[in-house]
Amino acid sequence: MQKLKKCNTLALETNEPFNFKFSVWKPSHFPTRLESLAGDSLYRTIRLGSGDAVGLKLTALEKKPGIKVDVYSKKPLDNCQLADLEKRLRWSYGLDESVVEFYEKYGCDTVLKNSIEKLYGMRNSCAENLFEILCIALVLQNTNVKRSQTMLENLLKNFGEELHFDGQALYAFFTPASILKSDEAQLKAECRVGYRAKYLLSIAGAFNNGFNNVDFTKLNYDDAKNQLIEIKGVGDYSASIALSSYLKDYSHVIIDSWSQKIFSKVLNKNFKSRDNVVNALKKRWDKYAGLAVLYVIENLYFTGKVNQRGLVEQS
DNA sequence: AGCCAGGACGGAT
DNA sequence: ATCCGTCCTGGC
Repeated sequence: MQKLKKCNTLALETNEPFNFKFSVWKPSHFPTRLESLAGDSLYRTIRLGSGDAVGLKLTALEKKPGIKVDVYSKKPLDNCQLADLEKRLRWSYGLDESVVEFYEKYGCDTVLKNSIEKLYGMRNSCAENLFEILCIALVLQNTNVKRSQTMLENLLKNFGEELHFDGQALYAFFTPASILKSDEAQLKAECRVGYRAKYLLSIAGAFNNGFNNVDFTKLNYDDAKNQLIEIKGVGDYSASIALSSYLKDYSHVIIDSWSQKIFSKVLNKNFKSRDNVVNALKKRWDKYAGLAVLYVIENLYFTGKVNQRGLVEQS
């Protein structure tokens, strides 16, 4: 366990409109001890490029749209580390993006209108790196949310790094190296991940072996995806999720069996395949389809209209 | 008491 | 190319 103290503060400004809460916290994400929403603050952990884990306390900037970041670490970060962290967080929380054009185009769309009003100023966000997203996608495979949550919890307890700061007890994500110190039998027995154990090892192996040196932001979508699919345990769905989250590309829509059900209900159509859903969404929202999906889903979760089976309740 | 869930793989067609 | 059985586990 690491005790961290507040060493640095960053002020990250952005453009209007900006919704702090829904930009740093997403209702649809199952709770993990990677982050915690407490009052007006969002605490979370993050690994710097160096691999060092830090704790963050995010609050809304006063007077200006943006995020105030208190950085908790063992010792103060140097200017280079701070610059990297600032760049990373601006990217993670979409601070250099804008939702204005999206609102202008689709603010009156009958399906989006309500979601945009409720979540006004929300940006897409993803604080995890590629390795971390792929691990989350892995525990989502072939199971229900509750069990995904348990699996990730077990993995964090066994292989994550416990961080204590500002009264919070959170975990930094486990690293490829920490997973590789384990083996299939231990992962199954202690983390209850079943057949996913060998896939977790292969993902960790890939990221311990050069994938960290690949700059996926410099590859085109298809090339990047083909590289990810080479990893055993990463299929089309996981690779797409990872890339769209990581590259923040809203023109790609990823539909799984859960969002297929949701959009069948929302658009009042009985979609027979995921491709049918994707085509309908692209036709309706074009290059903003990914963002539109985010708004619809987050609003349904926030208003409690999605049940445990991923179905939209009648309203 | 089974059945099946927010995919991926490998082998068969 | 597309289809299908199988993979762990524990909620429901």
